[in-house]
Amino acid sequence: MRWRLSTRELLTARAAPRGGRGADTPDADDSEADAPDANDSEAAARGGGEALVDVAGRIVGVRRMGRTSFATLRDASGEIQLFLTDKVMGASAYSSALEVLDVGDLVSAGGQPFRTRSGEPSVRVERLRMAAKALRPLPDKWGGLQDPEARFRQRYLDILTNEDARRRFESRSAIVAALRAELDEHGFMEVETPTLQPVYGGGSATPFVTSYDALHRDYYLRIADELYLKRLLVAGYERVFEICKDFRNEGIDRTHCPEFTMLEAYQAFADLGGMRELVQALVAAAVTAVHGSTEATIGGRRVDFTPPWPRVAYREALLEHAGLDLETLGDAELAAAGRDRGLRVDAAWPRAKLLDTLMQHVVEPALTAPTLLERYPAETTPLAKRCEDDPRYVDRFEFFVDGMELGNAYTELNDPIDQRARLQAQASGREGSEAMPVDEDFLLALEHGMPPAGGLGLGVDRLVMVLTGAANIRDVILFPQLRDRS
RNA sequence: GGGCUGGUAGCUCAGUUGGCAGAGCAGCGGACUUUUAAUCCGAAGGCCGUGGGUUCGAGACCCACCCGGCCCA
Repeated sequence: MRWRLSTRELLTARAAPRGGRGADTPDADDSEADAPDANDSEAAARGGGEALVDVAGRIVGVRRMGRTSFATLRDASGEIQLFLTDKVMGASAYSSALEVLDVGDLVSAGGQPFRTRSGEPSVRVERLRMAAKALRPLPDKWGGLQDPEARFRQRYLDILTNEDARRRFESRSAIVAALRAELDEHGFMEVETPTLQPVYGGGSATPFVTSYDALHRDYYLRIADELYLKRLLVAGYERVFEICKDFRNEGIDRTHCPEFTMLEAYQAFADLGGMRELVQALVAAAVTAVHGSTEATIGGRRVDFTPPWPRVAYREALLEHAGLDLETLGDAELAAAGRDRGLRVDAAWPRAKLLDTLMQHVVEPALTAPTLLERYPAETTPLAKRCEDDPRYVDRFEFFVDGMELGNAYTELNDPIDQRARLQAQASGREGSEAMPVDEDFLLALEHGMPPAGGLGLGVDRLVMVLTGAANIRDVILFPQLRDRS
């Protein structure tokens, strides 16, 4: 590695930096820099104003003209030009400042705001201080950082140089804030439940296992927080939610990441209808936070998130998109239909898995507009209440945008006896690796009485993908994990 | 796990039929008092992902492996 400065120069550069910017440091965007003379920009342009400004940020461009130079300074609010000249700074200060100044350096500068002949908002620098010397160069100023691997491994450079990446993570923050605000408005209380759990549950997934030394036993990183949030319904909190990381020790692909962010919300004495309203309100708030309206153009396509969204029953969807009626067809016929479509399915599979495979490959890709898929066959969903009008189905919906599942909601099962039976059936189920252990502590809580409730899970990463037009879930996760470079 | 595809200078990328390793930007030296991707002159900068193989000769061809990307499972 070739450093930018000799050791001696580096020591000089290091001698200068001190502290950060003052509390009254204006942002680098144009309006702020003009602020001292906001009412008289002509005076500012003439350099007649007395007020001095201090700015601080990263140098992203330098244009050396001899005894005068220009530098572009960027901070979180925008960019402003520094005008450096030996007339103002003094010949020796000017030349020594320019000697150590590089693109990438963090500096603070003070001087008079003005506009150049071409109208560029600038600061006529009187003092320039090195705040942090960049020993390595920034990626190419036009091309930015393109190598996808480097963009993941050095995300700070990606964000620093690629505008789309920077805006995407700002949008993510705005989305999460909007979700919180909307839940707050609906009277939900945010809680924190264990990340490390002695028994994992609330879903069907392979957990990460870790050792809890102080308790002398293995623990699991949560695959869901559902069973703890339900304990809080037993406790008497009627509207609770948590936004947290869940961990599933499974594959990585375009829409799956082992460490992902989930929003779960539970509302006592609500049913699926309540969840339907809630999820539409949440997504509408998120879309509005990013796009200013519930109708948005995402990736060149117009998507309307304005509630109410279309609702389609599971059976009807399968009929419409695959011509299959799950009420009349047996496992063998479903498997055959799957094979006809090139799917690798086996009639010996559990019916739920057959149905799920068909839905995933045939129906879900067609659900591009925001859609609520409802009335799931009971065998696919062991934790939901059955529909009152037809016990073959359960009160559940998933919702889809762009063919991608964004979330899931149930009318939650609150009968402790039924729940125990279903959990035990699941625990002794044929797919041992995916079956979850029975959480006796959770069942004990249920036996004390959990109010009937609606529950909602929303994949935050995927929502951000949809709203920011990201093709891959890693594009919305700041620091995705990669294999070691060997 | 399978198919396709990529890894060359700090960054973005060329590299022809197998024949001296290239450009732009960044960096370095110099000129330049209002630039906006400043301009101009000059000199540098390489484990061509790794390891084998073929060949007089490999960045290129063959094999294996490592790290990515896309698609499929």
